[in-house]
Amino acid sequence: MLIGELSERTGVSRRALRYYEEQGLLVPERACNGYRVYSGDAPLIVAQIQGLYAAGLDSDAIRQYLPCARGRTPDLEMCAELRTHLSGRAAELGTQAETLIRQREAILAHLS
Amino acid sequence: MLIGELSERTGVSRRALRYYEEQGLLVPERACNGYRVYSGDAPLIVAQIQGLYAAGLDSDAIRQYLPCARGRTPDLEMCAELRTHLSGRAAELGTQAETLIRQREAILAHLS
DNA sequence: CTAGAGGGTCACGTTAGCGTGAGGGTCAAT
DNA sequence: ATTGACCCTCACGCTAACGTGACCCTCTAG
Repeated sequence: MLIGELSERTGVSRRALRYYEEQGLLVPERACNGYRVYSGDAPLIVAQIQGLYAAGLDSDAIRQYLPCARGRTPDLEMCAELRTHLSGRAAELGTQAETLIRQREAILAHLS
Repeated sequence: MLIGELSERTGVSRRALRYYEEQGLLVPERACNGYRVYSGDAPLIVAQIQGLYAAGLDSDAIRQYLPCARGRTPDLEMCAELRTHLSGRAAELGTQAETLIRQREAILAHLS
């Protein structure tokens, strides 16, 4: 499929899809006229990318993570390292949430 | 105290402290020579600001939140609104963490 | 053959939270 | 009076993930 169709099907802008290619996250084939041609599993990959961005990962982390998540490159060491990475990031988010909850409790105290 | 001392005591750069003033988060008095003069509770406020930045809030949210957190402006409506804001943000962080944990589980599945 | 829909590559604009000089007063001490 | 430690105000630089034209090509339909 071409970039317009992928954009419509995923809700991700054409600009963003080109950006993903720039970052090496989702690199499509090229037709003889230079048009980007995406394979059938592209929408799934785009969804994964969006989820990871939304979770606060940056392009570098996602680039390293994606091939492993797709079952490619069964490099056990890399996958283990990435699991550690994700666990650490999740822990960070947990402490951030705790900070906010504490502040909320502080306000509750002020209100009494 | 002057900006240098506050910077040392908090570990926050002078540039950042001037930025906080720009954003209306921590506005010091001025000596006759134009030097910024911070009050005794400034280090505590700086710590709060840092915590909220670290938790992912932006300057606007912190500006609205700080007076309430310090016990100033006992505006009950505003405080309630801010509690809602913080709860929402904490929930967002929770879902982000869940996303990462799911991805980690997906990798675990690949490894088997 | 001409119009329109869609595709391509630059390349600058945006937001946030500072970093990093440039150029220049202020203050205490020697 | 000169040094050195601080202070001030611009004001440009940086990173990230795109938005938004500008300008040109390609394909299909009437």
